[in-house]
Amino acid sequence: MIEGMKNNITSIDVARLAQVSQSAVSRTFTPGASVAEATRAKVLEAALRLNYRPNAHARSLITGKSRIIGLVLSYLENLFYPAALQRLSERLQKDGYHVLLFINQTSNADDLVTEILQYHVDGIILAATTLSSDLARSCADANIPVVLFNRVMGNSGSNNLQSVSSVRSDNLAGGKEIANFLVKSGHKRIAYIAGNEESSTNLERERGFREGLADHGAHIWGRATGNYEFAQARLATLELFKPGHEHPDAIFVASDHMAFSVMDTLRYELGLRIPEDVSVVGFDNVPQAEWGAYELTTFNQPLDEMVEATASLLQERLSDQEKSAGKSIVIAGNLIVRKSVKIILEKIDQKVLVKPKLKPKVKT
Amino acid sequence: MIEGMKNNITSIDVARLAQVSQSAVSRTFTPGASVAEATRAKVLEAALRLNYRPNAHARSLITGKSRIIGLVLSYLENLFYPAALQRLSERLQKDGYHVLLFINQTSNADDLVTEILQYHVDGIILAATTLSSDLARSCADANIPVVLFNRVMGNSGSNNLQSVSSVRSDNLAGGKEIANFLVKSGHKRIAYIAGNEESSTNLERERGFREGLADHGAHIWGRATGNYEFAQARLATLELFKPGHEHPDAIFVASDHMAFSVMDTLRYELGLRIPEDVSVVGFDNVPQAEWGAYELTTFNQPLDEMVEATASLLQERLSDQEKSAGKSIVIAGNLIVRKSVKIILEKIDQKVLVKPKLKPKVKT
DNA sequence: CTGAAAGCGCTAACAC
DNA sequence: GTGTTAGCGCTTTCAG
Repeated sequence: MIEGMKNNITSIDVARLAQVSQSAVSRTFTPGASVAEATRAKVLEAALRLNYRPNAHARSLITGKSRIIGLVLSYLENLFYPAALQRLSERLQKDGYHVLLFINQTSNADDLVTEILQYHVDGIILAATTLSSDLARSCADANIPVVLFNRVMGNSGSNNLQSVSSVRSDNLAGGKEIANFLVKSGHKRIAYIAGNEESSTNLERERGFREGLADHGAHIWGRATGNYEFAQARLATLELFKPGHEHPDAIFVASDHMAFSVMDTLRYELGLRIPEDVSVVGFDNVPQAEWGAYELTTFNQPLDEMVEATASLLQERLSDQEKSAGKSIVIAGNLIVRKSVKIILEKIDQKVLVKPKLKPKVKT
Repeated sequence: MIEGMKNNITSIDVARLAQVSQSAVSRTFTPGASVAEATRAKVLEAALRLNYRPNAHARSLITGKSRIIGLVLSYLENLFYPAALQRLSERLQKDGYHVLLFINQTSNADDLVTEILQYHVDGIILAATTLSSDLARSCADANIPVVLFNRVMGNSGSNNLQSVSSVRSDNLAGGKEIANFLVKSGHKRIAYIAGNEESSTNLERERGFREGLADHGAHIWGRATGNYEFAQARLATLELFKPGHEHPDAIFVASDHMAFSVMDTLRYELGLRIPEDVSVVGFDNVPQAEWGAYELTTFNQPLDEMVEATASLLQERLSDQEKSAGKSIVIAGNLIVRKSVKIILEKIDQKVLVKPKLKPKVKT
């Protein structure tokens, strides 16, 4: 039997076995430190024999860096977040960072801050739908870089928050493009199902949508709120489709996750066909959006680019505290057209659009 | 302006301000330590003024406990895992633990171990589909409690692995119950779409399924493998429904996640109706299973109980290293009947079932 | 109940 | 390139 006892091998043990000083061991495990190849080899061999790994806590105590990033999330049922989580974690791991996870459904901001700060994380990524501003401020006060993922700072406590950075997709342009698409494809009674009313994502998407509609002299025909949750989106749909009233011919739903709920409600509770009776557009482009059951037309948030931007931003902030503080990165998205929107061609030519000059295609 | 400088307040600073010793500060922040109420109050006030929080790394260095649990996951697109992650994290947080996340798609076992072990986590939860045995052994060697979530140890390296605990639902019984249900509801050509062939979940589910079928003198009519992935499940379906051949009248799919893919393929590529033309049963009971588009009959893995069991097990192991080492907890699940299975009543009486004595219901 | 002193495992200066 | 020394911030004996 190999001795299975407490495996508390320290750098001193390794040093002893390798017949070098403790510092030599340390340097061997510090990328970029200067050790002779021979020394390094001796250390490595001893370390291997003893099954030694440096103690990250001791290291972080002296260096002041933990190589841990705190990641705050709240609602994982919307696949956008697991997907982001996975990519973020992998990207950070590549840089030698690890993710300490905080799921924040119930707990309040103050407790969370206390917990996060104890671990002296090097940075924080906030992807929680709520409570951004409180938490963000506390962290900024504690002088640790915070980057908001998929949201921006509210205007509630905008005192010393210039330091908080953010990465998000172009929600405004997205809302606009969707409005444009819906009008051009001939829809007349266009409704909006909102996400969380206070969230920056919802605010921006709705504003863009309104502006896009206005560009065509149109406006939101009906509106209900789903608060980014599945069950509430169903209720919102029912509200918009009260029996005996005229109903929307298109709905822009503020997230794919809610859009699925809306589509299910439309089809299986209200007996409506998509897109023949109602068109539906989502936002996010989560994996499910292309599933056969939905084929949802939606605005793609380019996750990889958002993750990359987040990681780089964090990196910058980590190396130079002041430099990119408060930087706000907006990633362009793009409309993904699938089958959940009806294209009413005849209407396009007759009413909505300025008649385009028909360029006859010449075959070569 | 408040001074936004490096906020490195230590217990010494607090001690000084509160006019007590450093130990007094420490004791104030150590649950269950003996401090006079007056001292405690002074310390707390000073701490508040200075915005002090104990440094978790320093603490863990001396106590030997990090209050961090390493959680290893691999495939978040299957909602079962985000859901588990969320509950696990919340449950652990309640006990004062935090989750250090390791997403393991690409990286190999050894690297992962090295990384995890550096943080001297107090325990590890392995919910990754692959690589269990390697990783589990390394950790067991390093003497840190490992609990397998939703899987058990393979028999590959069963040397000193008695120490690895596991929590899972009763996959065997689940497979059996599904077989029984499918046969009794009158299906004749019952197929199986497998998950990852090496995973314990797949092995157990399939074995239970076979046994259940055998109880009725039936057997698996067709089989293909989807490896727990969405795209592969589609391919598996296509394979099972080659044109020109007779096709299954029921499919048991080893996970809900794959079942959605199967249903989409059946409906939108093959033009078949569910359950009229084919019945589909899944496994897991993820949130999507009850969505209107699927209404999937499936075997429920009771997540909350599994999480609770995992947390308690970990707790036990943490307090008494030897006690519950190697304990394996199996949680009973239950079949959730929705609309994806056709009940062919006439067949039940005529062929499959031993004709039951009809107990006429007496109305009182 | 409280304080002084020692030390967890490591890295960063500093001399050599 | 290498070893010696000091000390990161905390908890924990041990006296008092």
